[in-house]
Amino acid sequence: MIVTNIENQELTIENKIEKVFDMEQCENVLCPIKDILAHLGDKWSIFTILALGQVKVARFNELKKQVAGISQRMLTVTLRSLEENGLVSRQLFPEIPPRVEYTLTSLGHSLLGQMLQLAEWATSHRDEIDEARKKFQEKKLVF
Amino acid sequence: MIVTNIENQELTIENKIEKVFDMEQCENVLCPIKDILAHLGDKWSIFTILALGQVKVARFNELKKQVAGISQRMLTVTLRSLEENGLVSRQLFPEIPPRVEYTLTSLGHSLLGQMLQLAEWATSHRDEIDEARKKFQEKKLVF
DNA sequence: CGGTATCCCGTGTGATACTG
DNA sequence: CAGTATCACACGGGATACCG
Repeated sequence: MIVTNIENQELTIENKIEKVFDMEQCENVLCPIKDILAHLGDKWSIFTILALGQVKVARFNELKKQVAGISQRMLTVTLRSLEENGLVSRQLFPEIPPRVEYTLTSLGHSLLGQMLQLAEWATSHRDEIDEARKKFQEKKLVF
Repeated sequence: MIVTNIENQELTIENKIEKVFDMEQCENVLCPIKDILAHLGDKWSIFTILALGQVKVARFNELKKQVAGISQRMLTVTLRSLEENGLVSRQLFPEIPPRVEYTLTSLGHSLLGQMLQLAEWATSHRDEIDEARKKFQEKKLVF
């Protein structure tokens, strides 16, 4: 029974892969996966989403402190991109001085869940990766 | 009861975020998440892993066909990086003509699961993202 | 405060040619 | 077949200065 379960799971993985590759066959940039991953895969998007997941609501400069290391320019660019893709909502209060508040949309919050899983994977397999790197370096030294 | 469940889940997410941000406080590149995501976040790594998940074992040029669009150079670079991080194993057969076989390691297979979830997320939220983009374009046209 | 505009450099990546 | 080497170049992204 257990074996059957494993086999079933393997089949599911295979099916998922097939689906992914079916979608990928579109040649141009319209391929959704390529496209979406290209937008959300860069580190600034990831960290901005994580930051907004933590503080819920943030103004521009608050966010800039949170993300730590990001330049003003890249924060602007990243936020625009996230807004364009419906992950972040931007609310402007026409006061003086101007105030702008950023929050995650429900879609953004949904993506946050994925990001967290990836982050969890990264941390939980950190040691294995470190070890693999050391082995690789040793191999290189042999030659 | 349902409300309690949701609250508990929210708390878990918050806790996860805190953990992630705790780890992120290291300033240099050694921060595991930044580091690992930087290596595995780029599209060629993702597609190569997906391809290897599909074909299980592949030689260099087979893989090149599978990934579709990748240059010889980038496939080499990507495979070296994946090998260095313990996700892909490379077996060289010293024949003439030479033969090299690439497969996913168990670590790579584990990451494949994550990739698939991300891909699934991307496809299942494709419409929402498209709609958000259209709205954003309309907004821009107003000004 | 919350941007935009401009400049500029380093790196990532494709194309091409060569090798064991 | 499975790469390496080299060049060329677009683009990401930092620094700086200015605007509403």
